[in-house]
Amino acid sequence: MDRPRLKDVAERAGVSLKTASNVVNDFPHVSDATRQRVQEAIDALGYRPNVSARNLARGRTGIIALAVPRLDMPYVAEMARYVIEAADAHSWIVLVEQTAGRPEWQNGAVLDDLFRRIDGLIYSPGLAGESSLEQVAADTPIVLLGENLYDERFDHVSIDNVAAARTATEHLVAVGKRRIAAVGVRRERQSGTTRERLTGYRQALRAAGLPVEPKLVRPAGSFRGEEGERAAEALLRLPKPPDGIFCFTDWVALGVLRALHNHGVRVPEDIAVVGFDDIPYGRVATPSITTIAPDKREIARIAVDLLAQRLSARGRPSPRSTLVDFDLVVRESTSGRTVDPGGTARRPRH
Amino acid sequence: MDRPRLKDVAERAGVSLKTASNVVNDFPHVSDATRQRVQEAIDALGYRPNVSARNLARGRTGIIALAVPRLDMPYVAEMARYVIEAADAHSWIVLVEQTAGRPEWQNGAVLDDLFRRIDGLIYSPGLAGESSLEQVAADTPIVLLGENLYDERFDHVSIDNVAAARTATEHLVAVGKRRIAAVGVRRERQSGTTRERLTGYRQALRAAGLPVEPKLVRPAGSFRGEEGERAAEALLRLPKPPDGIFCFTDWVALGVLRALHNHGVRVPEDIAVVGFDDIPYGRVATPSITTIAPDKREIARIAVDLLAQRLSARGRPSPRSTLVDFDLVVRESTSGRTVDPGGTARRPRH
DNA sequence: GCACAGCGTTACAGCGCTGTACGCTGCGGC
DNA sequence: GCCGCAGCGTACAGCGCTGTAACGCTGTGC
Repeated sequence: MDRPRLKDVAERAGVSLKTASNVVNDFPHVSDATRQRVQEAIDALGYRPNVSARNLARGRTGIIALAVPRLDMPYVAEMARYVIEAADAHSWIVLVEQTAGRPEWQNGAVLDDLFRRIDGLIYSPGLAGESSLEQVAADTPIVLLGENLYDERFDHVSIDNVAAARTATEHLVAVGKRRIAAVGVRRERQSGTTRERLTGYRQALRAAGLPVEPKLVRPAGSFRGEEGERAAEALLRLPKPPDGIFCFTDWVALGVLRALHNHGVRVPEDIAVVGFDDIPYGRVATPSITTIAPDKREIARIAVDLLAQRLSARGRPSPRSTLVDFDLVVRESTSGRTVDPGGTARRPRH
Repeated sequence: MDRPRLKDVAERAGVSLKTASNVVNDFPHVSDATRQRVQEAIDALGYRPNVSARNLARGRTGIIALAVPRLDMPYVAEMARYVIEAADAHSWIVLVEQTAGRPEWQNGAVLDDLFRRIDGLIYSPGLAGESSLEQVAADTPIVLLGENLYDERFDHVSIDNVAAARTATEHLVAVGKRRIAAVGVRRERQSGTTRERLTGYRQALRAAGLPVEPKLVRPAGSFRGEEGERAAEALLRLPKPPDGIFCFTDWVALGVLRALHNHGVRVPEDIAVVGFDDIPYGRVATPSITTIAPDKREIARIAVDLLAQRLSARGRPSPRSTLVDFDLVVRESTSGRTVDPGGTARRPRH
């Protein structure tokens, strides 16, 4: 037996095609009695809408793109996971675009191509350079994740990086550290996220009456482990090395831990380490990493909802920026003790 | 200006709709002259096919599903990355389905739903229990990744797990280890992959003239770090602990390293460790993990190609099983030295 | 009692493309 | 010189659904 079409449902229920369609889509102007009759026909036949046909008729594609640097970065994979789940609730399929090392993403034509195939874009610039989104965003909604390049021109979701960095640094102060380094600023470009985290770091130091020493602020622009390793080596060579390190990502923190281990430095006794992102590896690292854990599921949900709203909205609402919760998760790299991996110390926002 | 339709191309080139279509699809029965004229019209107008319309007309969905336990497992994320890239070459979009903790995946109705929306499925059972694929696979092609449940009923791509496990174990022998443990067999179910790796492990021991001691074979069924930790603890409590540990996944190896570290065991001097999968973290772990690195990109490519072949094939070809290359990547957990992360020691197959 | 409002429903015309069946042209063979 | 056969190209009918406009019917207000 062939798959039932809407026509079959309509015939069985004794109504027109369009009425059956209205029931399927939960549209108004259908009496309860009719609605129920159609619903019974749907159930009896096991009818499911044909997505291609619907998309064609509606002028939609049923696809949203998630543009990320690369899917095999743990933070990104986790975000992708949640975006997929959230998109599913809107019957959207997620086209994951990996932008790292693809200069064509700077190319208007390629972007234009992409935009013809999607209903919306969730763009997580990450380390990628700026691409020319405004050229193509004519009528396709875009939501930015994390960094807010394009100052306020698009919808935007992130955590409060300043507050999070402050929280992380305060925690190092709270466990008794006085010379606290920051690793992860970008050399080449003063990116938004990096600058914000640096600001939070400075705020916390000042609030604690500690000096801000430029020598304790090290770059690790690509956010890779190797860079963290190098930064930590440099810090250890200082006449007065730090006793705490705030890393702008967990990935960098892993590299820092490697270097500290290689030099026989005890963590957290000699130097305590805090990371950022709460990637899965931070939990099994040796020692496990205290970190800032953004509410990734919530970020994804809001991002997808913003797309949906913009798509159903008349006209062009002005861009909205949303801040999402984060947690400080205390683990061995600052406490020395094995802690419940989900353990939460603070929830400063929202 | 509206987006050009195929009709516009046809008119501009002075040919029929179908001829234009034939050019777009690179179909036969078009003279070179006509083809060129149409192509010029396409370029001039910047025409791109409307995917929804094409799919509707062709009876395809343009979507293949990749079913994995969870996307935020590093091995899985990497595979997803490559599957997406490979699918792109066939103009497919990848719908990532996360099966972990979703009992509805055992439910025929839900699967049936999924199968109506996709052209094919790449299924990586991972830790998930068996689901009832054969019920729904009526006409949708399926490729299995890794484990070959459903003995030979579907196309299948994996590495030679026996050979890989043998290689890993031989390496431990080669660096002078004599009491080699295996961590990662599944308790509950004798899964294919686990059994194969165990077989390879035993083969290597026998070939080296070493005894196979049941006490040195420890379960870590969920493949999680915590289980590796527990398994390592148990091994250390033995009257005669091992001097080498072969872990069935890198994730487990990370847990093992944690436990060894906590007990002051030197790696690799006291105990050398080999993992499996070559996840990104293995490279930054302390010490970095020697591992079996499957050619994931190739696995993905073949899987997608198998789907494509089956889709264009007449009738139902009998299932094919493909073995893909792997490498042994030697790192600190067996060599003690920092090694070029891409370093390759052996390539035993193909 | 009649007009009219408004709800529930219907008919119809596409959305943009592809597969099928067929028609046309020009060439070579008998 | 006619027929047959490739080789190209075309017309047409959908694929399955949704938006629009218009319809008929019931109930309300004066």
